[in-house]
Amino acid sequence: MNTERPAASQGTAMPVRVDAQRNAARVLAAARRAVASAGLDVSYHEIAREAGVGVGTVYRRYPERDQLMAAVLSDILTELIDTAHQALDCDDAWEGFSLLFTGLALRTAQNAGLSGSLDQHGGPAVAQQRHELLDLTRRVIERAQDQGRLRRDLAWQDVLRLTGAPAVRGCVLGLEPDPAHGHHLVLTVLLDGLQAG
Amino acid sequence: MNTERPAASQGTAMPVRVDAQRNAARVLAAARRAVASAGLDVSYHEIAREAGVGVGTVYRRYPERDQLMAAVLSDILTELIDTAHQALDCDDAWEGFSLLFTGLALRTAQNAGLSGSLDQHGGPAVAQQRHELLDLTRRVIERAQDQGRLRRDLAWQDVLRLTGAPAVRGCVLGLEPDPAHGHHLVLTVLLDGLQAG
DNA sequence: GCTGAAACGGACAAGATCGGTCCGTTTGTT
DNA sequence: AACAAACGGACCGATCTTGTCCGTTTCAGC
Repeated sequence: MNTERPAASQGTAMPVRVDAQRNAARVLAAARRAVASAGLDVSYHEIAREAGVGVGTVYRRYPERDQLMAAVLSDILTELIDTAHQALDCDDAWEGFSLLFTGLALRTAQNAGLSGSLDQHGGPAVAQQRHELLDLTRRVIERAQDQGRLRRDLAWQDVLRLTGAPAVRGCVLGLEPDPAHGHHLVLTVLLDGLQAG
Repeated sequence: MNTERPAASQGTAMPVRVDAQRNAARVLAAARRAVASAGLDVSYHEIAREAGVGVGTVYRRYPERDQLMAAVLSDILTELIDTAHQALDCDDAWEGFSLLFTGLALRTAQNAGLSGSLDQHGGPAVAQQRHELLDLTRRVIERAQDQGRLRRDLAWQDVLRLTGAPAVRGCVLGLEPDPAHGHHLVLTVLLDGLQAG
């Protein structure tokens, strides 16, 4: 995501050698994929396999597990904060709301494993990002409510909670599993249920 | 659930000795709890610990893992089929629908681990139960649609799929995790979104 | 009660997987 | 060419899982 040179641009310092940079990017991407599919306690071996590098490389880059998780979470939060800004830029409050809601639902679905773990892992930097995104989200929701487009009988925290719903894995009765379809389905009905009027 | 004597009442034959019966019940109950909280691949040891019996007892009762899973699934399906019959007995189609929908959502949430696995595991007996429940569900949904209480722009399979949504684990942003609250929340909004008119 | 058989429990062997280290080899830089 | 940085993966000990086996307990019929 971020491939600049400067020594301490993010929480994680970028290495100097080009192959090191390439591998750093690979590891982070692999970690995101791995965390998404296998939860927060994926093994380092699994991540290394996914990234196509040796375990040593992963351990060298992230000696502490928390550092890795912080990097992953930060990466996701950055994307979402961007979406939130786009949402606030929309003239139409409902449009902005559904944009952000969709974005949150999508990330939640993709990273079903890490829900609720934001608080524990990640240092103050991640906490700061989280706080920023929470604030933006609150504003997007309340604006839609103020304009009478979003039902007012729910606190903004509860609306936020609903973003977890589309992360459907299936139902007790099975059916042919089609996550994407299910995701879209829930999103549609949920937004219908949320609209004011 | 079923503690009768006959040798081959269900897929699983009931043992003769009273302690054996007691343990059989314990193991099944423990298996349900364990599968609910730890997914389909709980270890036999875990189930035994949960049941308060030795591993040997579990292995003796269910030499094949599939047999155990079939028993668990059958147990759940039995409860749901019962609910479905209650739903059809309701005079009010919407009341019946929301009863069954809630029941399905609850089981899905409680057994989030086993979604979609109904097809693979469980022999023809379970398949039969599944088919029966599917049929009942279809009737409940279509009756509500026919009476103009449930939106018609969704196929009954899709409505069924939605029962997976309330099984919220959390969202990317964390918040204080409160599954029960989230579950109720999604259910409410979803039912609002599903009502016709 | 007594006795035989059924059921029990948990120690145990074998294998998989995990976290984490270490060192011989490769690769980039100057 | 030469040096250092980065790499990869074999390897170790610990943990967890599957599945078996056998000495002990518990039930049922007499």
